[in-house]
Amino acid sequence: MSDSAGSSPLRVVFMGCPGFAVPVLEALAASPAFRITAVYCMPDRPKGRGHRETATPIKQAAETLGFPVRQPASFRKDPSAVAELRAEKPDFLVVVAYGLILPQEVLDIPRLAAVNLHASLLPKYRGPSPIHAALIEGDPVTGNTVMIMNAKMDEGDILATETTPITPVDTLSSLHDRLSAMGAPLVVRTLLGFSRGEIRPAPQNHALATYTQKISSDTAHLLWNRPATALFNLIRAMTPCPGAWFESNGERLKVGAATVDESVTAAPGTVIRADAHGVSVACGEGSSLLLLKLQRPGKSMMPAADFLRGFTFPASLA
RNA sequence: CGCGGGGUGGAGCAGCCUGGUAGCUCGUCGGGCUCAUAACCCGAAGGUCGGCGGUUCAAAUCCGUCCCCCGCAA
Repeated sequence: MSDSAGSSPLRVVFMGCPGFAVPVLEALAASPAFRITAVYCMPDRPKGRGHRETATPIKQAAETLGFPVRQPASFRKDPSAVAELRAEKPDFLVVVAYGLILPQEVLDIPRLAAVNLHASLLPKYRGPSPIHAALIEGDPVTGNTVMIMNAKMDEGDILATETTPITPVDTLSSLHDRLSAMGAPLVVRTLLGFSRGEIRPAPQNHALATYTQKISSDTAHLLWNRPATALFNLIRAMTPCPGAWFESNGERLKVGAATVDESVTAAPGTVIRADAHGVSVACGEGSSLLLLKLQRPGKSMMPAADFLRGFTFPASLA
């Protein structure tokens, strides 16, 4: 970093939206090698309970750091937004979970490269939910990839990768935060290395590509005929948001934590036992799952022991 | 003004509609039983029923208002 002193900082335009991108923005802002000239994020939308208009995490962070914020609804349909971006004369475009598709015309604007951080080991898990996917699949390891963007989704040449093991205690929350924290310095290092010509882009092996889909509450539905291990992974992937769930007496109950329990012979959905240790439910392939934290609609998530004080389980959830 | 649930001893709930002695399960403390126990029996402590205002002889309960928590949908 000291050898960049003297030369003028690289001009960076940052594009991102959710909390995952914030550490990257902050790391770039903290580095003297870069000068962020503008921050782009999605337009404010009515969100949450009461549909209040909410600034995105990146907008809040950018305003705190004192960067100008732009929120075009589209580049494809808005030539003035493209012109405005071009006027920044950026060396780098840094894109992290932006949410807008960038046409080639935009990707061609930066002098050096349009660079993207993606939270998977590409070409695995291209698309909108790479962190969820790694957990759902029960992968032992995942990571971050920094690539040069092209017009196709997550298919650009790779500049850098890093890995992190996925442990049984990891949830979406912990893995998200870890990958975000790791990714920030990775992006900084990679941009510096690339700007000095020390990094050569490597094409992805497209034959190995897999794709993820947007997570919905249907994705988070626990189906008892599936093996307990799969449900265990799904629960971790959906924690805390949107939360894995099943139905009982017409109520949607969320599961906040669970472990794989003993082998059983009962039909999937059978409630084996429900006590202070948890609620054991028979699953597919002779497995069972011990539910440790549960939540009723309108109530808060609580340990099974507390939950059971005000709730009686039916003999079967099937 | 998106729809909806909830705030009752330390925990989780019932009671509210049809105002009138603060209830249940658990925990805590004391005692008993037992080789022993997270088991069982007996007893006790602990609550301005989210805040404020109103109606009433009387409000956890009815009316108004505010604060906080949460589910759905976006």
